[in-house]
Amino acid sequence: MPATIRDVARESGVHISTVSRTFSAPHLVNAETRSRVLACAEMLGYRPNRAARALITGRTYNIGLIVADIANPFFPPLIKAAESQARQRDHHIFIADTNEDATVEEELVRALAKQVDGVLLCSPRMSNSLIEQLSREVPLVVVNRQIPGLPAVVMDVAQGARLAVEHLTGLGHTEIALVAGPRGSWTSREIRRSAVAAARAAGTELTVIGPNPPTEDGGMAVAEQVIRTGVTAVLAYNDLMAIGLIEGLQSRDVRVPRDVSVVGIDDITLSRLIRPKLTTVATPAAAAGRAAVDMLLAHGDDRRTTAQVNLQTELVIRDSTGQGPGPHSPADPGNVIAPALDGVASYAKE
Amino acid sequence: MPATIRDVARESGVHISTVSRTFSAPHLVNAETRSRVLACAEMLGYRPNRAARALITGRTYNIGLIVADIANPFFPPLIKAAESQARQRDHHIFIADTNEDATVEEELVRALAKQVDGVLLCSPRMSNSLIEQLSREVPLVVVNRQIPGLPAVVMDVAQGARLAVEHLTGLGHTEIALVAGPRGSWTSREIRRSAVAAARAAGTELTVIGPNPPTEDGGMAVAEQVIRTGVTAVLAYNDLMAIGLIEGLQSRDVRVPRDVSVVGIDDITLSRLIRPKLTTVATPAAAAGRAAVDMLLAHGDDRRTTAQVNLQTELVIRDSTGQGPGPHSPADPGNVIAPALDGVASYAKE
DNA sequence: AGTTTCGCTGCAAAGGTTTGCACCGTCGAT
DNA sequence: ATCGACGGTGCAAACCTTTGCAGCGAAACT
Repeated sequence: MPATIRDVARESGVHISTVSRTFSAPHLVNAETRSRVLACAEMLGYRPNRAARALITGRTYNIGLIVADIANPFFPPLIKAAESQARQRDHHIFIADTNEDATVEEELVRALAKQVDGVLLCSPRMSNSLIEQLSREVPLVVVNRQIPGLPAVVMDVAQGARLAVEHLTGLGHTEIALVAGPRGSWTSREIRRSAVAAARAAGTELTVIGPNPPTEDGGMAVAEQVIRTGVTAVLAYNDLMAIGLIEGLQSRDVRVPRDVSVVGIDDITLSRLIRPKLTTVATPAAAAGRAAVDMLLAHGDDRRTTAQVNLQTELVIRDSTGQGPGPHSPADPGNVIAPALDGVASYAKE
Repeated sequence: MPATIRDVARESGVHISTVSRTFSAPHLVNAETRSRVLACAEMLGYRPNRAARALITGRTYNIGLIVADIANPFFPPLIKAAESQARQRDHHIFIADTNEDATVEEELVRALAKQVDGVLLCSPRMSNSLIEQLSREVPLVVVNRQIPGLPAVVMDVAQGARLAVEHLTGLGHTEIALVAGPRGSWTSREIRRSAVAAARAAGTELTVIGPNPPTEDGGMAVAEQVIRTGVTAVLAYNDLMAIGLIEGLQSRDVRVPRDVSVVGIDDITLSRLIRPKLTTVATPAAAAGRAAVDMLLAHGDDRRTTAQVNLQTELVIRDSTGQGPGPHSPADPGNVIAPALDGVASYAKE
């Protein structure tokens, strides 16, 4: 039986509206009254009931953040950045995990809907139409997906995939595999589209393997298949899969990068810790988290907007990629420096 | 302007209470009426407002879960298990991250308090007295901490630390360092207490280094100090620190396990992926997550309880530990099989 | 025929808060 | 002396839902 506003009003001999104002509009109440009310509130351990407040104001000062899989190290930096950004704007973040399941995702958005001011949908697996429908129930910002009319922050993973393929072809690889991500992933489609185009431009063969679960196990599971295709280089949907794949290859006595080169995407911490250190496409997860919160808070109620933030990616070359059988392209500087991170930089500065 | 219960009532020509019952007690309303109401609700896109419902019933069907750091791979399995357990009981989990900051922790509990039916406090950094005070505002279940009168699930990390030290002394190590965790961590104190006792029992020297931030960087930062103490074996507060420490040692040309043995605690996925594979104490994180949810949901409103769940730990011997300078204990079987996981097993079965 | 039972529905209070409006007294200006 | 402005406070409606109670008609009893 926690103390309510009424208890405080009774105790301090004022009307409940005065107590209310003491907390939500202190300048409207006499300094003396205010301190008396505060004293009583403190004594009774009173805390305003946020749910009741939200009922009236329509503002909860909460933000929902839905991710496909917390265990994927790609997400924590994004989450942390979103949290600290939200905290600066006096909001709290509630995280929920969908287990890569579109049904759970929908359910979570609905559950969250009335308890938050908006939802950040990270790497959603739902259909566009369903997302559009949900956006009518609660303000949405979509991360890593483009949906007409919805605010979005996307990472330019197409550019990253292109850089990765060019890096591989530059090293003389002529047969490359793409290990795709999960069905329903916009990112996976983007990567595929871009990788195919880049491969064609370089005149090399690219075989697509997938869809696959975007986990270490998912990568490990395709090792056999990768070997059978006879490719000498692989681009994986994410670092986790790349790492799993390397494990799988090594356990079958295929050496990386000597026999097969592997490049991942995300640049998770782990990619610097495993051996060989992973060549990968760095995605600006923290910047994305900050940007998403900003977008949500920016246009309060005008739901439909065409605003989009596009974040650059960069290729980080480490030790999991090496010479291929073909001619070594003289155009490849051997130690590519990626383009400057415009989008990132502007956010990183804050 | 989402549809409310009133809109549905008007549209279907019944009283709002009938609409309410259609959703919360369907058997009380005529089948025909019910289907008409449902049809209207569907048409208008009506969803019951959970916040308003909670105001009356006092039940939100939400559970708060507060962790020190989502980026620590120790937590995701715990979180995932808690989520799936909660989902089975028709509840949702809201996660929040404190960044290892006791102040943020308190704030988050308060923010969550009125929007959830209870909070799972994982590895809290607050003082006991503050936690007790908060437990009067919202039902709490504490994980990895023992506080008189509060329901708790703890991992028997003392046992794990003892096994680890015995393992090291058995290998002939006579000078061991303990790299402690963060200030305010109950787990860190337990480990220390137990490790000191075990070392004393084996007649070996144990020097404590810390407190330290429980991260990879934290481990890396003490490498120099570890080398200076001249020990040949180290027990780290968690795997992340152990891994950071190994990196730090290797970069200073100290080989693991040849020059220094390292054992971690937690058995995160990563510990199998790095080289050398990490010897570590496995903690039943998933079981803890399930147990915590169960405890919270079990005793609905009788806040104060002495119920505690104690989960066993086990030592997993891999490649980061090796012979020390002293005599190799014949008592050490060389490949310790840990005790059966009673506590875990009973939960794992479900 | 009268009474009880039963299934269904409406009524209204309750839950904790915010907020536009009205009111009161005082002070400064005219 | 009168008026307006203003700081401070109280009043009551509103937000959306649940739920105990009462009422209604009809069926099933005695």
